[in-house]
Amino acid sequence: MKRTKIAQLLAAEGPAPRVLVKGWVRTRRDSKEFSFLEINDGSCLGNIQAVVDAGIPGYDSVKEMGTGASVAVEGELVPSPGKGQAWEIKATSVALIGASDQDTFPLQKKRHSDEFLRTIAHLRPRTNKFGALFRIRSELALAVHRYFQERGFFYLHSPLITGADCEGAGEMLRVTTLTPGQMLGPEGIKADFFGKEAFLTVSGQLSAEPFALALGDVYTFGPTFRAEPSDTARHAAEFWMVEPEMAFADLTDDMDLGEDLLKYCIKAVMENRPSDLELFAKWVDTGLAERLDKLVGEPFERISYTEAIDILTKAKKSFEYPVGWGKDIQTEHERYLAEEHFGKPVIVYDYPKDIKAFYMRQNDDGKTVGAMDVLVPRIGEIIGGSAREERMDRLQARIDELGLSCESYGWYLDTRRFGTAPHAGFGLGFERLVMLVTGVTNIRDVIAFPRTYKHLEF
RNA sequence: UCCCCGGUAGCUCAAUCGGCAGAGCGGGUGACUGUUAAUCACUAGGUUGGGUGUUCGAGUCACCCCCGGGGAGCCA
Repeated sequence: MKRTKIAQLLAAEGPAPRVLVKGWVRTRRDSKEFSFLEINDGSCLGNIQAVVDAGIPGYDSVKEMGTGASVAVEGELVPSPGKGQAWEIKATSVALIGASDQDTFPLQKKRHSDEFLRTIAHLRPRTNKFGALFRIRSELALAVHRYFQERGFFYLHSPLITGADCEGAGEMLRVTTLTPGQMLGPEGIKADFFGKEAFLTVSGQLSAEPFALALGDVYTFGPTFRAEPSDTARHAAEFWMVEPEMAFADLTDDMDLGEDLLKYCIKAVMENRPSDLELFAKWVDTGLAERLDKLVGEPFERISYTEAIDILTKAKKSFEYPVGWGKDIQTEHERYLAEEHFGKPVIVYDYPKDIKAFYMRQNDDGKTVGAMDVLVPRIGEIIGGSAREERMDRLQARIDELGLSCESYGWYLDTRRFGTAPHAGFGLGFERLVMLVTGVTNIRDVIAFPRTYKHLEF
């Protein structure tokens, strides 16, 4: 007999004479003549209650069906006479699949701290909160793909291993087959697998640009690696990034896409995983529901970098870091803009060229480039993007100006040499999107097995 | 890497001025009950993160180290 998922049973519209459920026991309550088993199979937040009468096949092992044990229950789906659930299973037989030693099983029926659950990352998806979180994460990933596919974007698999040490987006993790001793040997790096230095990618953008200039609209969605020694609640060494790239598009198109994508993804979770989302609105972040409503319901604020500096200068608030045209907008400034001044997402655009990357399109004022950052309350920067400099002479001049005479730019420049076109794109931190939607404040709690500075467990 | 806070039972925490190391939950045993964070009784459970020092006496004070959390920098 095929098992039925609990999500399906809880949504039942009528009784069923014979069902089979397999899952993990969340709690058991015993009477003299029968036991209640509450079972979760991960298909949804809810559990199904099974009533196990003494004497049915398998009842002998019911004492071993403690919290965490895996079991199979066969029986009749009937309306529950008790309070708290619409349906329950009147078991005709039960079977213990895998026992769970009650002395040592770390998960209890009560609430655990996030810090403790991080130390048992292999078991935390069995909790309500993390089960809900990873169902939402899956829904968000699906929403990203659906969004782009519905709009004619092609999904590009950009390489994870790169030989270019000039992607310029941060410190890179080295990929090698050499032992430390071999690396110091006579052949040096030439003896390595690729015969040259190799790294894990920090961005798929340089791959996406040539494909946008061929397929029109493309996006990458995959893991990204940064070796920054960042030790914060918002950084991981391995994270996922969504990077769309559009041909014949300018900065306004880029901002429109970013705003629309975020709204689409949030709506998808609201519509498709309402009960999982409700858990976060109730227990994790009481302001979540209101904030998400506002996020999808109102247009994002859009201001130029110059206007942002103006607002920050006039702000009746003392900042730790000085505000001034030409200086970077610090985390405290981002938070002030998104949380206090506007109280909603803000897109800041047209940044000074000196604080942004070489490939960003130079504006006519000679001072700024067509860059844009989407700043959201509580998270800060969630999207960073730009119009790309498509004019060969301007791009070459900027590369020379910054002294980036890297050989590897040759093929990149070819895209400007042959049939260049205006194009734009951005990077969306996928974990930050999960955090935004759930209200979870630590990136380690939205990644199955997080990899962070000095931490590589599981 | 810097600043701040913390580390006591399996988990969450308490312990006054430096003076006998505790509670709730969880576990085990039993009772009771269409129960549902069940309830009641009994019970087991500790190198107070590690080290050094001060002291008659250290969970408590000092120093070093380890680990966790929050914030900053960098960024997504």
